[in-house]
Amino acid sequence: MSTDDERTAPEAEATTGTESLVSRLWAPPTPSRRGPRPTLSVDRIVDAAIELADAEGIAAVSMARLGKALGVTPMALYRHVSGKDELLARISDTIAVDPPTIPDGIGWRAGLELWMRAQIDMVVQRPWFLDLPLTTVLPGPRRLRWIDQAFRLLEGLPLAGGEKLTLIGAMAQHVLGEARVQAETLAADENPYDDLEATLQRWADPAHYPHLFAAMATAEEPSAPEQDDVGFGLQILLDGVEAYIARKAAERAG
Amino acid sequence: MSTDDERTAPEAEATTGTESLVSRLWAPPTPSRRGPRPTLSVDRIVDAAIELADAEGIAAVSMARLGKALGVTPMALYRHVSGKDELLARISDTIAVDPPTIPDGIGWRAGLELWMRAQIDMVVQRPWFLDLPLTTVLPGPRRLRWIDQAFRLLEGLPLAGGEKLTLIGAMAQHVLGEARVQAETLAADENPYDDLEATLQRWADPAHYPHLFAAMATAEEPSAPEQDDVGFGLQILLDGVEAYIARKAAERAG
DNA sequence: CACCTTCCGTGTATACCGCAAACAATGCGG
DNA sequence: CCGCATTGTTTGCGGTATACACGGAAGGTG
Repeated sequence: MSTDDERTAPEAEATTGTESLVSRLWAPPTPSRRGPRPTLSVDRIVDAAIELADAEGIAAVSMARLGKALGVTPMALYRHVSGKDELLARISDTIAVDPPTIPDGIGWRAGLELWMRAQIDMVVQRPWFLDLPLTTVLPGPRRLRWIDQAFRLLEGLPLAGGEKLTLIGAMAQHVLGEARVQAETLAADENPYDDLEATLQRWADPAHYPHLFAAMATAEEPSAPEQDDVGFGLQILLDGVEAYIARKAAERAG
Repeated sequence: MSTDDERTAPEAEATTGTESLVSRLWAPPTPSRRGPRPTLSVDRIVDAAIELADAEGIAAVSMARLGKALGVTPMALYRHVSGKDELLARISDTIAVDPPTIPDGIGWRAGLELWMRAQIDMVVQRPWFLDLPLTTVLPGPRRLRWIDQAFRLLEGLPLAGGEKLTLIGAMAQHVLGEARVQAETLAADENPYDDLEATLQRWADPAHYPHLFAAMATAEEPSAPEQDDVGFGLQILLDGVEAYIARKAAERAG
């Protein structure tokens, strides 16, 4: 077990920016043997950063603020994290807590709905996640557990691996949008499309947006389904998946 | 001294940050009558910013760089734009060029597919759009024309106005994800999920991600559909819409 | 014409930000 | 015990957005 001691650290492979970031998320921490006892650790840093973001939003997470919160010089953080990008990537992977346990016999459709709802809840509890640059939301160890579970839910369906991955991506994307609407609705006074109508009435020329104004003129029937029901968008997407599966199954049979 | 000289500018209505941003996008420009001839204008600024972003990405668009590009002091820009947020919002609305003309009898499904594909093309031509903070992507005059057209395509369908808006939002969201995949594929060497497999083989413990590894082990059949086919995700979503419409129509009939 | 008001772009300054590099202190491995 | 790897610190650079005071430009009004 001592033949390749030093293999643990990632080699200098002239990696592209993004790829090296991903591999840094996966590389196991190398315990140091010499030198003073570290007062810091990657985990402590990331946890403090998340705490800070929870309290004041992601904009408050700067190296200076974070260092102060940890009672340490800003530059000390760079001993454990290659830069702010890695910090943000680690944050966004770390807040992807373990996926919920989804029972086995529940069926792919109900399972995926739970899967999506759980993710929406995650984002709603941490709205600042939506303010993270998307380039820092990368497949790390925690996030991949969600993807693994999604693959489990899709197991046995007549879909190619690539198709499944595409579907999972589409669902993850949808979750993002749904979570945004949800988060903005909860925060109130912030949803641009809620105030859209008022803004339009004030400024926009109906002649330029005839169909939009026509749709607005159609008063919402009281029997209309709940406007902010998360499930609506989910059902649309799941219906699409179901239709595709049915078509695929028919092809196989035919 | 007159009582309402200043009425042309939007009132100080204690608006929330976002709402005032939206209304600034819509407020008509007030032509100035006195003072030196302006060498700048909002349009000139925004156009120069877009040109800069096209050449070097959105990160290159700073007030300093932009001022230099326009042969002007950075602070001069603030005469025409309230801050960087408004600049970015104007940029993101301005690059939403006119939607394509979609023939009338084409049907909602084919129409929406064209609508989505056109948006994907827009983003692929301006990949830096994906790097804009999403809080600056607001419903401005140009972007609303797309929404107006989407409402036109949905006209006559048995859906409430709110449902249509939700659907349009879902499609716009999907377009974003699809465009991201497309843009990253074109840029190559940047798609984190392409290198994901290699990274996993190197670092990840198969026992932790059993279903993921199982799916990877299933060799892609050569007859599998094109992996990066934009249409795949679109069809899923449109199938979902179609299923919902069918269900709704059945409810009405029943 | 002269004056005044209004508006433009400039110059200067502040308060941040991420991060590169040289440094003293620390404590294990030889 | 010595050497050296590793820690957090110090200093400082170049970048960002933007607040504020200013002088000059030019139309409106006398």
